[in-house]
Amino acid sequence: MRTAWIFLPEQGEFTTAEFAQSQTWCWYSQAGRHHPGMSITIADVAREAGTSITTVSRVLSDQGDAYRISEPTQSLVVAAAKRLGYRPSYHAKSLKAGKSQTIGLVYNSASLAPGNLAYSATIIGAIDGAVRHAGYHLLLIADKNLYEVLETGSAFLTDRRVDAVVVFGYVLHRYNVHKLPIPLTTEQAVVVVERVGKTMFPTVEMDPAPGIIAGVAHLVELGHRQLAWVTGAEGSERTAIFLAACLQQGVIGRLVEVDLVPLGTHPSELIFSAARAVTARYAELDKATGIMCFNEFIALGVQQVLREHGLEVPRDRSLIGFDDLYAELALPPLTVVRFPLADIGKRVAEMAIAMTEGPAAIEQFRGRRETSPSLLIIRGSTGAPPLLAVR
Amino acid sequence: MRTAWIFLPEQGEFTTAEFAQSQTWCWYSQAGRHHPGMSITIADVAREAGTSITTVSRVLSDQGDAYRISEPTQSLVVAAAKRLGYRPSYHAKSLKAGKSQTIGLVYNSASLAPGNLAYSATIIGAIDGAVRHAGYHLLLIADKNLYEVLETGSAFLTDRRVDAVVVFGYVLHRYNVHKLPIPLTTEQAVVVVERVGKTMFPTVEMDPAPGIIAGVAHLVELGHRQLAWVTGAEGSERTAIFLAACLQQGVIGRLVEVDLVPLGTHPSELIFSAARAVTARYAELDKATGIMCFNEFIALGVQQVLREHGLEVPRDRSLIGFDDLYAELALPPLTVVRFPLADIGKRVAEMAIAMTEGPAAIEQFRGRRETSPSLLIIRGSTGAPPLLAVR
DNA sequence: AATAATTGAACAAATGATTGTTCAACGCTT
DNA sequence: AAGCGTTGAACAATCATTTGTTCAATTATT
Repeated sequence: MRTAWIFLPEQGEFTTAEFAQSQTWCWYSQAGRHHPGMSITIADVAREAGTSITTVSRVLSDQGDAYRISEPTQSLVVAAAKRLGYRPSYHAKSLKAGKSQTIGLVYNSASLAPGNLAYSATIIGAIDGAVRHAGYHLLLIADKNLYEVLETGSAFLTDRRVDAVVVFGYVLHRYNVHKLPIPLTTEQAVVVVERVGKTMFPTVEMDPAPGIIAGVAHLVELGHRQLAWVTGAEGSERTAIFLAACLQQGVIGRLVEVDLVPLGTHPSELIFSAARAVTARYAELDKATGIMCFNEFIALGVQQVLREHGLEVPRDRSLIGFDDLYAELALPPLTVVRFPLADIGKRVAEMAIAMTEGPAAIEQFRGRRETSPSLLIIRGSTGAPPLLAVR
Repeated sequence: MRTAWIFLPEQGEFTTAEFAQSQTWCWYSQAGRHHPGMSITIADVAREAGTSITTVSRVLSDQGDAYRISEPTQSLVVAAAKRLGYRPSYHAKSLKAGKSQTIGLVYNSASLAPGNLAYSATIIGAIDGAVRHAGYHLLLIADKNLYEVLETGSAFLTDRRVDAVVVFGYVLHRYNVHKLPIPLTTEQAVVVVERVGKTMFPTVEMDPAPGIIAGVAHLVELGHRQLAWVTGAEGSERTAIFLAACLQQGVIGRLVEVDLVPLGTHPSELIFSAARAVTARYAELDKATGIMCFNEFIALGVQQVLREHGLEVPRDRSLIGFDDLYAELALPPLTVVRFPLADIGKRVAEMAIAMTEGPAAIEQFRGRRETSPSLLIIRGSTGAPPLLAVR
């Protein structure tokens, strides 16, 4: 199985000299040449500028003005630092300051499953962005292999003197607290994301109610009088909200609980499984013209089944999904209820960073539970019901 | 839009006292209480054990035996450290050692697009695992918002005195080197992953040839005489390999270049777009009984189109995809050519860590390009061609 | 002109750990 | 009993910063 006989020209050719030249702007990077004594320190800058270390530090970190460093000296130091490509050592800084400028993010492997990955990536990305914006950075601890994390994760976060910890993807009630890969107490700077059970930790919870209620109202307004809620076994809370909303609006709301056995964790598989499960319960779906679903995958499965029955969305049926990762790109784009993931991530980051300030700040957040309301995003999968179906 | 009127009992109830009790095992964590002087240092241990700081350090880090610390003293120190829950400060250690035990991972936003996310997550996860196993950890720099990274990413990696840098998701030839969010030179510990153009950096490249050649051989062996390669415009290299392999095997290999305009970046969308594109070129696909595709999404799109024409896989047509993220869960599970992503990640991590040793090690890797051959994974989408089709 | 006030910048300690060197105490030989 | 080697552990310097304090030089005040 030799491959040598296949010749393929590269897309672009250039000489070593050209390459080297293209890198001349890189001279100041020190990454990878840090070995002891090899990197440029504040002392080097002081020598170059002909001042003391103190002065350099004051000019570069503090506001040099506060300590009365004269203008000429200041620009001397700045010039020297620039000339040498000086960058302060994070380690020395952290050691002195007693702050690592780091937020630990602990999340579980379930949130890394392909079906959840986009969701997790969105929220983690938002946290990362906000944290970075505030001059912090994330230290990620995933329990992908739980054993290893139990062994080292805790030590890891402690060793690095993490300023705060964000827990994501765990449902924290009595039993699950023990499953956390790191030990945490309420005296520490900890924030928990996602819908959670009873915890003592401050949390940002996601409230599905507003969006579902808005969804029902939206369908009713369009003229739908027969609604259905398609869910697997897990969705008791959202189901109750849906039924209550229908009651309040005075329309018929049917619960269609499908026997959802996902054949895998990948999006396409989840959709396929949903379609199969929905097929088995299709009779119950028949009269409803407005259909809401526990998640996107079920919604897309429903759409598939409807199409098999010759029904098109939104011409014949209106469809509302839940979550907004694949919905926008469906055909037609799916109307959904979703959580403002980016905002949530941002808020969590803010809280974590605020708790960084010390015990007083932590105490202030004790027992705090902020709620992030879900939203209804209206797209192309909802419309007026067909005339025949209006009773 | 009030939600207060909806009452939902929590899944589990327990009292605050119970909760507090369930956390008693957490006493030793220090996360979030790091503020200056608040954490337990080696000096505290020394005081507790009644020895000097030196002795504690020797017992705990070095092999205490090498410096002749008596057995009783050793156990005294160990006991004291355990009693106090001592954990060494990463910052102090890094400062002294001149090593941060950190590998920077720079990747681009394209690898975070939903269609690539599973792929990226796999390889990044593998790198993370290997790196962590060696006592290092990853510092992630994504160029999600390129501007911000250009501004701060380089400084970030330099400040933290990263021991090595792994670049992932960039095609590094002449023009793209400038797009990197951090400046790098070949004197630094840098490894590049993925198929790349000409770079001076050591790389782990992915060679698609072995798997494609094996795939063609596999189909020929099953009895197929008419093969097709379905690709978008981008796949010139893989295409050439396929055609050459067909030539060598003495079978007919057709190139079916479809006009692939993805409507989005999500897996389901990519499959949909592929199906649409393939439909337009279906005539060219007609005679082939063995079909290989540039990627998974195209393969699943082809399968969809075949089904629309009443053809089932593998009964009527054999199908081979490329990449192995969604393939296993398709129906039937897709035979694919794939790269050993986990192995690649592991190897990259090894190289990066090896280069950590210093200039000599870096020099040793200069210009090194390791190649990771693709594999053929035989699953359920390939079989003997239907009798009619055998000519 | 002598003293006080102000400016500008250096000294030195401290952060938490490592490590080469020193030094005291003990047991052994002669 | 004096000298010597060995054992066990402390001293002190070092890593790159920050920061409270000191101190010399300059300018202002009487």
